[in-house]
Amino acid sequence: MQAERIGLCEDDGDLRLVLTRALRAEGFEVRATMTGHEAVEAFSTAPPDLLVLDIGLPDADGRDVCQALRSHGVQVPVLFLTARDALPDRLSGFHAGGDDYLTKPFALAELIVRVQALLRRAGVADAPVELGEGLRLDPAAHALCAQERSESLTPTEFRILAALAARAGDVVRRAELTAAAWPQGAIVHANTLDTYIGRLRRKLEVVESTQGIETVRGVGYALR
Amino acid sequence: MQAERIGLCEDDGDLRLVLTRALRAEGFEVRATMTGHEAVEAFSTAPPDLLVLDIGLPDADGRDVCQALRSHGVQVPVLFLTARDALPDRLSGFHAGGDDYLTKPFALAELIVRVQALLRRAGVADAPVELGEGLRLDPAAHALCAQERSESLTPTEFRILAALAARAGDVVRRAELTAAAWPQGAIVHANTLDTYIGRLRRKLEVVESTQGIETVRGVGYALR
DNA sequence: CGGGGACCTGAACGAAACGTGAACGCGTGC
DNA sequence: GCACGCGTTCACGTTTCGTTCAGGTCCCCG
Repeated sequence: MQAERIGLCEDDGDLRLVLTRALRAEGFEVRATMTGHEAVEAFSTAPPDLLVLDIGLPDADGRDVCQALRSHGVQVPVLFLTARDALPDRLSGFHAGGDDYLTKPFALAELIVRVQALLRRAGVADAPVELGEGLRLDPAAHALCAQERSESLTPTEFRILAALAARAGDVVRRAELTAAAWPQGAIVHANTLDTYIGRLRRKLEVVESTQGIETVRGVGYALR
Repeated sequence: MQAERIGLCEDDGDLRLVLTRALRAEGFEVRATMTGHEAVEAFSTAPPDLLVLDIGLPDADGRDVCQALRSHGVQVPVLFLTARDALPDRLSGFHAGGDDYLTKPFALAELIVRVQALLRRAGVADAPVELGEGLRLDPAAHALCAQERSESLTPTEFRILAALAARAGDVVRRAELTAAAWPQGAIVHANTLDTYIGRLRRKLEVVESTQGIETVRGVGYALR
């Protein structure tokens, strides 16, 4: 398979270098740009598989860059880098779209994890995830489909079930599930995940799935 | 198996205790040190699988500790803790050979997630421990699996059996088992271990294991 | 062969983790 | 403004875990 291409736009030279090297070390092809202008120019004609955009660019807001690229028909997932004082509207932006954001300072490992998660989600968009027994997870419709029946999933439900399905049969830790379903730094009540698991179980039952979500006490959940 | 070993260096006593207990609760073996000097001494000869270093140590900068250990050939991933969130600090942390970075205050759950992510990326990831005869101890599921049957273990049961399996065939002293299964300083009735041994024996029998836990009177137990 | 200590086991109980129905806040579209 | 969907939280019931206790069994030693 071909390496995924990542478009990077970050004005700080040191950080750009660090990010580029870290992503290359993971096997990605990286095209790094310094300014928003440069990014629009480079990525509108040859869109990569994923974009990493700094919001605090000298010549343009990263979100403007994103919109400019979107208006050029670029539909790849975008991961924003923001300063520490993230605003609530960025959060709602995350909830609306399928994108993600990281607040500085962040960990390299965190960036890698989220880039891979976004790519997996995007790659899944082409081919629905088969769960066996005629059951599949349709990312386009955010729906869970059986032979005849089908249940629609909310964005959060979908992210959680996708995280479980990505490692079907394995136990996924609670912390990993919340990391997959909510943006970094979000504070969610411990109970919230329980509630979503409950809803997913009910929807799995509605479509008469042969698979269910098992709980591994003190650890997490597994799709089996 | 043995549990992954984590080397911790943190001068603040409260935080050190909290971190140690949190990591132990996740099944890690933790060796905690207070000073940079102590850390270099302890971890250069017996490197753990991962290091968690405070940057603001009284006697030395955590980055110096990291570099000192690297020069001793220690290549394990390093996660830095720091109160400072200035950009130069973050970059110098990466430059010093750190792999990840957390700024105080942080959530315990986040530390756990990152530690696990780093270990998985380092390839030290949870690999099932073979006990022979098609019997294995699966850390992901906290379960004991035979050919067809499988029994799930509670966290404490798992820690005890893992400690026995790590030295399969050898006698493990009672004191060592309690040290492996409970946080340092915890006071557990002598009888509690007996109870767990009993439960483990029953579960080993349920999966029709050829191996069993032998008791060595006055000393401890052995898995054979 | 008898006593005592170490170990085994079933039962019981408080505490913590988990499940679930209902309610609340908040955007969005009508 | 109103209804609706979504995300979140709360309250409470249920299950499971960890621990202790009581009483039995086994082994070693005198």
